[in-house]
Amino acid sequence: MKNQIAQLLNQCVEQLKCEGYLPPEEAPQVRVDHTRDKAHGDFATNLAMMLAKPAGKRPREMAELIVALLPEADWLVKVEIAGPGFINFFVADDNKFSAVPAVLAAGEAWGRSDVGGGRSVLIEFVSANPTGPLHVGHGRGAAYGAALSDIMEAAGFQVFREYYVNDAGRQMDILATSVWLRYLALLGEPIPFPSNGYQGDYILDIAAELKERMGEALHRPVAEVYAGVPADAPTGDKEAHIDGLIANAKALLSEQYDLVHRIALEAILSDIKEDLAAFRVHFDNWFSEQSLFDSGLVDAAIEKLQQAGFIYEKAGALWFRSTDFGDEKDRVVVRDNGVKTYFASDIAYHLHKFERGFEQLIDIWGADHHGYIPRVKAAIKALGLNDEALEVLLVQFATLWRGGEKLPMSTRSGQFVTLRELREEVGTDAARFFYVMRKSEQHMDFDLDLAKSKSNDNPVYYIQYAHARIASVLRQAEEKGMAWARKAGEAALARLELESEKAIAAELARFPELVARAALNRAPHLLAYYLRDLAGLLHSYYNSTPFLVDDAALRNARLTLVAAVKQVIYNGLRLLGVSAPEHM
RNA sequence: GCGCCCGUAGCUCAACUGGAUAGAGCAACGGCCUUCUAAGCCGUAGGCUGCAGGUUCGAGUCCUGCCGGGCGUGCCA
Repeated sequence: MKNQIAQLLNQCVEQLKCEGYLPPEEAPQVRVDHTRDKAHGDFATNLAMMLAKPAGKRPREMAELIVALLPEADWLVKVEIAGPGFINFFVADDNKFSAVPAVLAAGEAWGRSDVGGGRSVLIEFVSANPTGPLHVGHGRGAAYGAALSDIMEAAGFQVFREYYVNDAGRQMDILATSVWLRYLALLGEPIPFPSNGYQGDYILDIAAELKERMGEALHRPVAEVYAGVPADAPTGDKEAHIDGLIANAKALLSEQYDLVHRIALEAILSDIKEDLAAFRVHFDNWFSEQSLFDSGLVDAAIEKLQQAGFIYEKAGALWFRSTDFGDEKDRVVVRDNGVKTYFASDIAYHLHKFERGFEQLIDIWGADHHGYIPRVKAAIKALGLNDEALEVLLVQFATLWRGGEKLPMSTRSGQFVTLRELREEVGTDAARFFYVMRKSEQHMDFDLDLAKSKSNDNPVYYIQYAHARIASVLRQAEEKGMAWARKAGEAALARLELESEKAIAAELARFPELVARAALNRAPHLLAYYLRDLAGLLHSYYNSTPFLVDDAALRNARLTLVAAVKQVIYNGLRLLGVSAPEHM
């Protein structure tokens, strides 16, 4: 309907050009909006105000001109000029319910569109280091990335979901060494645990698994483990301390070190995978950072930059001249000790993403990484690629609240709330919904008490309840021998005359464009708000109007309308990763 | 210091990318269960959109400058 009006307006614009009111090169973006106020009809356009200047006319004059040229359409009952120059369109009642049969015919496909034009897009998200369980900070990125992926897919993008596994580098060495030290402690060695090691209980679990599998095979005397290792904090340097321990672990275990490394990685990675699966977050690919080193892609990327003349040596390190591309300072890619930085593998990773042929790349990062964007974009430009194809979306942290108090969070100490704990406390539905309820770039307060509460305060239950209520009505209808007859209902839609019914139908019609907007704006929260509104309309309708009336035509018309609402709520919740229960 | 994000009702947040009288939900107050699920509905109240300028037919939205909060500013990841 909206598009049809836009078409009529486009014809007007052409006509205006022919008649010389408008310069031929004028190509206005014709926009038709849903009206907020019913007094303004069903749709409105600001076209006249936009054309007033190029045409050299006053907006209202312009509007009159447009209305005069507007082609006739039998489904338009009234077109009027209002306010400063808006043109308001009133749609015939018969056409207000046209979306209802369309929803039912499309079923789960209602809401899909092709605004994405089949563009292939790689969405990388979560990508938490596999050094411990996911915590609630990762949860928001997971919920946001998963919802955005599904929404973009529904809007006609070809989406590929990827998790970048940082399975190379020093952090992994710290992990492996932490596990090994705990293992030695389990064998009775007196181990003073390093302050910079990973302290969480999960390390103990992995150490126990290691002991189970390897017995005493990895046992080394504690004196050798600590031989020549600099003192730990507070008297010494905790970084030097852990590096010393890592070096000793590698020397003492030799090839067995890789085994510890691998067991630790696998244990944590499989835990993360299970965790995300239970959170209904799925990936098409888990991309290993180590594989970039193994296949020589990191060296190749540095080599390319070198050939392009953007690498120089200073103080024994190799630097990338990112300042040539707007970064604040140049960045090290190979340290003076020969170790490649995380940034180096990230350059290779992004280069590889381009080489895989994606038309568009989306990275979803925690907001604390925002300073990283300029250097990655700089590298892409330096490699001769289009940095605008990469879009970095930042997700702000969520602060958890319980009992009116902020929950403290510190990662290293091991005192953090895990995603698993959150899921167990509030459930996947509430967690998924709460995470995407807010704009991603907005700091958010996550109220655990509210998420848990099975009350009208809780928007998740409010929406799910609307769905369950409709399911219940349809069951009741059947029990009373008034089973919903879809064909009869669709044929009788003209019997629906209430404003509440028209409002609901208009809301259903809006769903596909809303999904499209959420996709283009990378804004799943729009969907959350939409569903809340739709559920509100349904509850209000339910309370004011009986559905199971004796008049069979009217009854079926109403059941048809609410069945369509049920479908849209289901589709919407599904895009957000929330279930739509039949009973509550 | 510099860079990025944010500032909207008492609280948590929207506002279709510049449109008409800035909207919801909590919390507050007043109503509605012999009727399809009260996990619901109806109503009342609540605003100088941080402040000051600017751009134009029109600004919460765009530009500048302040004020306030968060994050970043490593040869860490």
